[in-house]
Amino acid sequence: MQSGMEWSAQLRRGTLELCVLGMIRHGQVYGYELASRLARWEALAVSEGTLYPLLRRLSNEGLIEASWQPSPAGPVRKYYRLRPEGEQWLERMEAEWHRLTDSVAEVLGERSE
Amino acid sequence: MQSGMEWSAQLRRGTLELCVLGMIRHGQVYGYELASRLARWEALAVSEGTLYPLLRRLSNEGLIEASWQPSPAGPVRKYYRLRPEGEQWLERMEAEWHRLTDSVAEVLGERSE
DNA sequence: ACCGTGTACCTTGTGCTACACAGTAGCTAA
DNA sequence: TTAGCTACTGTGTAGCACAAGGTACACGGT
Repeated sequence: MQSGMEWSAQLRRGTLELCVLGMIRHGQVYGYELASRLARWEALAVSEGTLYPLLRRLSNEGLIEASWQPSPAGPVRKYYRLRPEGEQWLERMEAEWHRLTDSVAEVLGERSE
Repeated sequence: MQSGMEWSAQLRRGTLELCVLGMIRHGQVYGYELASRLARWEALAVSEGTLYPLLRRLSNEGLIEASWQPSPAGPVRKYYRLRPEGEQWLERMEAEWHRLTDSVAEVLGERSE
């Protein structure tokens, strides 16, 4: 067993939650679609076994809500929609995310004082 | 016990490693100093119980190396210095970090297509 | 019509690992 | 002694990877 999960997997922590909420914000989407959209960016690609438990957790926390809707071609789809609580939470997350990235940028581009 | 570690704690994952290496790059520093410097940014503040195990891990992986040096006033200090392997690793981490932040920016600022 | 295969779609369980938190301990100076 | 500086340790938490499992629809062959 190799020493260690990819470091990038650690980096992704928390980020996935932010991205999923950010994607759902623009309109309802279903799980498989989310996975496909995220896969466009190599750095954000996740397996379904990572995504679906997250969606369930967000549902349990009342940040999103799901509804079954027929598919034009294929099995029934579970569409997720952002709830007001989720919207507020998303705004706080975005603010926190920017605080973090700004701080890291300062550390990395640090002028030694 | 409250349900849930702060979300920001999840976000920090992996980030700390990047910041520590980034700080050590500019010259040798000791653990306590690192903790103090990181604490300047609220988003990056970590307890010593988080920092020291990380420093040990980075040492074991050969990315940094430590040496004891006396303090002008106080206990002996353990100074850390970046090794060549650490420098290469840091560059890869920075690239990965930028890939991630760029991707997240696209997702959040996404024009729904 | 029936059957098999592929694909879209959702679910579950186990293990790993970094971080939080709280505690321990020694050394120096006032 | 007190107080601050400095390093270390142990336990718990929680999300992500990985690897399966399972259902429903579409399509081709017969």
